Amino acid sequence: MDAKPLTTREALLAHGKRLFWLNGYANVSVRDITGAAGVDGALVSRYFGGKLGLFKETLSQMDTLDIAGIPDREALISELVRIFDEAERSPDVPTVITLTLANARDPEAAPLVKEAMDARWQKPLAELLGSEALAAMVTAVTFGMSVAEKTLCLEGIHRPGTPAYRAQIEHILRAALESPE
Amino acid sequence: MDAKPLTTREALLAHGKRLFWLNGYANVSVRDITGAAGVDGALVSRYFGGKLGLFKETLSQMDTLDIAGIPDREALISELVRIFDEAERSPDVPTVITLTLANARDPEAAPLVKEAMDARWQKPLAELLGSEALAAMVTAVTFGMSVAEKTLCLEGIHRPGTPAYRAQIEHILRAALESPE
DNA sequence: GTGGTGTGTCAACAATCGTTGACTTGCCAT
DNA sequence: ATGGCAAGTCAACGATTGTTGACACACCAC
Repeated sequence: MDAKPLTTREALLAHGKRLFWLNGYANVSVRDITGAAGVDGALVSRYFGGKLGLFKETLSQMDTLDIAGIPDREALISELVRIFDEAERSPDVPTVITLTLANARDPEAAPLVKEAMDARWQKPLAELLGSEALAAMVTAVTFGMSVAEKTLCLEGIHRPGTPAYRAQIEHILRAALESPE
Repeated sequence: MDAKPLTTREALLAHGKRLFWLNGYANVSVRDITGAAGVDGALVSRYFGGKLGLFKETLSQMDTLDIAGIPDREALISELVRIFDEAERSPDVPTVITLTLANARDPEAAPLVKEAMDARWQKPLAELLGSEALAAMVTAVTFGMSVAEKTLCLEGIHRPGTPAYRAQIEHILRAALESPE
């Protein structure tokens, strides 16, 4: 379906994003990326100035919340449930959540991720909710559910895509939005 | 204060636990550990059969819940709030949470962590609550709050140790315990 | 004394890492 | 045709990784 006459630079960016965001900066080598892209191993330094340069470039592809399209909190809950449910269903898709968890403790990557997360996700969410405290709690439960389901594979979390899973997510999201300030 | 006539093996185990659990398996080299312990770099392979062997050994030091000492759910909430609040206050203490987050995506360490977490934390918690679903939700919000506070440093999360922080934790923990099964 | 065992030291191994410089190739403007 | 520029290839670099084998030393049983 998708035509793929990507430039070398685009291919490196795509595979770099996928591998970095899923497996973590330290666990991915430059040769992993260039190998997946089918190009020479020297081209990462060529195009992006090095491994870290490519990683920084992938961060600019971080999803942002479309604030304008969300009228009220009830719509926000629906939207978050939908986004989150879809993201969790397929384990091979890099998301903001996998990016953060995979690089949470990396000495080089973590500061960059934290900065990008704050500017491109947390700030819009806080603006949407009119509260940094509520935005923080929403992010907390979102990440927590992802860790429980994808990282720890807890049996108590229902399978993503099912109504029972959506009920769990929606319940805890609603509770987060009713947190004490 | 603390006398420190540790054996070499004990010293390697202690520094290995601290570094592995805080920084992640991939981000810690054998020489980091032996250097911190002040011993020769070859002794990790000597005593533990290799880097991975030492890591496995540290997993046996994972905290477990003292089920016998907790009479009801209200006491559980208090205990979880207390444990969690204390753990969050000092960033340099390795905990179950830092261990999991630091090794969430490591191809070698993650399976071992997942297995140990399930046997030594999740199972006791589920038994205590009489529900895998509730135990999973409790773990989810616990980890989520830790990510929000320690990894992302969200301003909306209050400082650990304050009453406002304990209120946030207690509120979301209570909500997790009222999740739909 | 003698042999053995446990403990630690040292140098070096092969493998992998990110990166670099020299080189070839192809294309376009002149 | 020719000069120049961008794109890609290739081999190699120094650094770091985990691991190993040979060796030195201390201690204890016999």
